[in-house]
Amino acid sequence: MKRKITLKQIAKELDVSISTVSKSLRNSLEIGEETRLKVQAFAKFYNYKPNNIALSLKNRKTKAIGIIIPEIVHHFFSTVINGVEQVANEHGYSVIICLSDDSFDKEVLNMEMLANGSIDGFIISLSKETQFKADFHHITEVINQGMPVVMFDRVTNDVLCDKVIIDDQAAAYEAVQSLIDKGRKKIALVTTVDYVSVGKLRTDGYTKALLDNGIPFNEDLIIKIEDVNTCEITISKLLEDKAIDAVFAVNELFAVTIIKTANKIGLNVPKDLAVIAFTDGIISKYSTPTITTVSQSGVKMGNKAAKMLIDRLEAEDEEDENYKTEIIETHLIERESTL
Amino acid sequence: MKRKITLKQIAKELDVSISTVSKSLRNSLEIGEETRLKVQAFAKFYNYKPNNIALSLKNRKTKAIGIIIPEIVHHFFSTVINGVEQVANEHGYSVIICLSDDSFDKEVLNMEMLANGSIDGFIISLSKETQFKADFHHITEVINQGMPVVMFDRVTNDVLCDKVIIDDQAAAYEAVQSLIDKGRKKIALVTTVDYVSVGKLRTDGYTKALLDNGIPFNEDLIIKIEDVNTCEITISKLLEDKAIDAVFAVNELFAVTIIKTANKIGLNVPKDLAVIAFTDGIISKYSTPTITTVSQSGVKMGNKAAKMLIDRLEAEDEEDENYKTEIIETHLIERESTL
DNA sequence: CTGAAAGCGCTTACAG
DNA sequence: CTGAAAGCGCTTACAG
Repeated sequence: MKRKITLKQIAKELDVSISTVSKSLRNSLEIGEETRLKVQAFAKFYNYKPNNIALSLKNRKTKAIGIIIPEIVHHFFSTVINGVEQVANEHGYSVIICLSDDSFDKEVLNMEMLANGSIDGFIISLSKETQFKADFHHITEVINQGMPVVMFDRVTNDVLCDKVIIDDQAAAYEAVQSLIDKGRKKIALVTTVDYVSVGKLRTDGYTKALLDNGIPFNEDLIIKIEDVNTCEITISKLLEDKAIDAVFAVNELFAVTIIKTANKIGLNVPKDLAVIAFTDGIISKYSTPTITTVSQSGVKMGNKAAKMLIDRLEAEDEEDENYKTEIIETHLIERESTL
Repeated sequence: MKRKITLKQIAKELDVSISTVSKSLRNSLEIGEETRLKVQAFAKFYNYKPNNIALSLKNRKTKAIGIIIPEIVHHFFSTVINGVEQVANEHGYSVIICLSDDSFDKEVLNMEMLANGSIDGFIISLSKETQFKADFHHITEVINQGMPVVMFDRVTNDVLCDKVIIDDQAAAYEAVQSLIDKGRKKIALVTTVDYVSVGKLRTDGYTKALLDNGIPFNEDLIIKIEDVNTCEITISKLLEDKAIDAVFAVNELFAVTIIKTANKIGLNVPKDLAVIAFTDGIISKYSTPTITTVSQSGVKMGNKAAKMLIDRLEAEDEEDENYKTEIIETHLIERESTL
C-alpha cells in the first residue's frame, strides 16, 4: 500500500523545493521548462492529485455545496438532487447531501456541521417541524456569517434569501379549473396539515378556482391528513357522505389512496370520481388508473437552485442583498384518472 | 455580517496565545481554571465552532464517508442512503453522496474527487457500465492507497473488500418456489441484461428452483429487458404466445409493466397470471393489484455497510485484510398479485 | 530560474 | 500555568 503522494515527497525525491513543485504542476512559466517537465512527468507517474482539504483550507472555499432535504425516499426530492448534481458538477462543485428526516433538531445539527467550513453554500427545503415551529434562527445565522443559502419548495417568508418555488397557488388553480372544465361540480380537496407552506398555498388556489367559477365553497369538502397510513376511514367517509364527483389531492400518495378507497366502495375512477394530484412521481405513472398530475419538475428546481447558489458564490461583489425568488413552471399531465 | 470567529481572533481579543485558547476549549487541565473559563465563556458567546477543514487537515481524517450510487431516483438506493445516514450520524460521521448515473466515467470521476482527501472511506454500488466493462481499477487504486471500501448490492468478485449483499440466488429461488407451491407450472423470468451482477444471480435461482421441482427449463421463457419503456411488445408477446401462468420479474418496474400489459390483453392478475417481483418498493405497494415482492431491506444494507466501514476506519490495526461479505436477509411480502 | 517564508485554522509535544 | 514552534498539504508574494 502506497499512501497518496504529496508535494513534499515529490520535492524530496526530485531534490527541488516544494514551491518549485507546486509551481511546476500549475504550469507556472516562472519555472524553467526542464524542471517543469521533469516534475510533471514524475507527478503524473505517481498519479499525484492535490489534496482537496489542503486546498480548501488555503483557498477558504471548498467547492462543495450542501443540500438539506426532509426525506430522500421521495421521488420529488430525489429529482431535485439530480438537478442540483447536474449543474454543480458542470461547475466543478461536489454535493453533500444531508437529511433532516423532517426533524427540526436534525436540520439544525446538519446545518451546523456543514457550516463549519465543509461547504461554501446551502440549498435547503425546510423540514415539517421547522415550518411548524417557525424557528429559522439556524438559517439566518448561517446567512449572517456570509454563507449563501437558497431555499426551494418548502420556503418561508421569514428568511431573506434566494428561493426557488413553483407557483403553488396558480398550479392548484389550474388543476381545479381543469376539473371544472370537465364538468365536475362537487370537488373535494385532500391536503396536508396547515403549517406545511405548500399545502396552504394549494388550498388557496383550490378555493379561488371554485369561487371564480361560481361554485360555492364548502368547508366540509376539505380534508386535512396528518398520516397517510391511517386516513382510509376519513377518505371513505368523504366519498360516501358527500357525493362528490372529483378530488384534488395535494400529493400522489393521497391520490392513490383515494383511488383505492373509491374502488373498494364501488366507485369507478374516473367515471364516478375524477382524481387529480399534485407532484408528478412514480406512483401516478404506474397506478391503475394512471393519475393526472400537476408536474413540478424537481430537476428544473434543482438546476435553478444550484445555478443561483453558484452564481452568488462566484459573484464579484459578495454583499449583493438583491435576493430573487424564481418560479418554476408547472404543467398538467393528463392521464386516465380524469379522462 | 460577522464571519465565523477563529482561535486566532479569540486569542487576540483575550490577549493570550492560540495554544492557550485551543487547550482551554478542549478543557485541558493544563490551563488554569480562570483562564479556561474565561476563554470558554468568550467562545460560547461568539458561538465559536472549530473549522472542520482545518481539523481534517490536522487529523488527516475527515469524519466523512462517501457513498456512490448509480441512481438516486430509485427507492432501493434511497433507503440504503437512509440506512447509511443513520449509523454514520450516530458515530459522528457525515455522508457525502455522489451519483454515477450508471456511467463508468462519472463513477471514476466522483471517486477520484472524493478520494483526494474529502472522505475517509467509500460505500459503493457499481454502475451498470462499470459492471459491463468489468474495469475496476479506480476501486482497487483507492483501496491500495489505504482507503477502505465497502461494496453493496452491485458488487464484483474481482475486487477484494468488504461487501454487503443479499443472497440474490436464494431469494430468487424462494420466490419461484412460492409460485410453484401455489400450483403455477409455467413460470417466465423477466430480467435485465446479463452483465448486471444481481440479474445473473437471480436467474440462477430461478433456474435452480425449476429444476429442483422437476419443471423443465425453457430458454424461451426468459426475457432480458434493456429499457423498460420499450418492452411492452416483447412482454405481450411472451404473455400471448407462451401460455404462461406466472412471471418472476427481477424488479418492480418490470412487474408493474407486466401487469398492465396483461390487463390490456385481457388476462387477470393473479387469476390467469401470478406476478412476483424482486425489490420491494413504493410501486408494489400502490399498484393495482398490489404486488408480491422479495423485500431486500435497503435500510439494513445501508446500516450494515456503514457499520463495516466505520469499524474498519476505527480499527486499531489498519492492515487487516480479513474482508467479509455480509448477507442481508430477505423475505417474501405476499400481496394481491399472487393470491 | 529557484526557494524560503508566511499563511489558511487547527493541535500538541515541548520549553520555560 | 502559558506560549512558541512544528506540522497537516497546499499556494503565492517576495528575495535572491
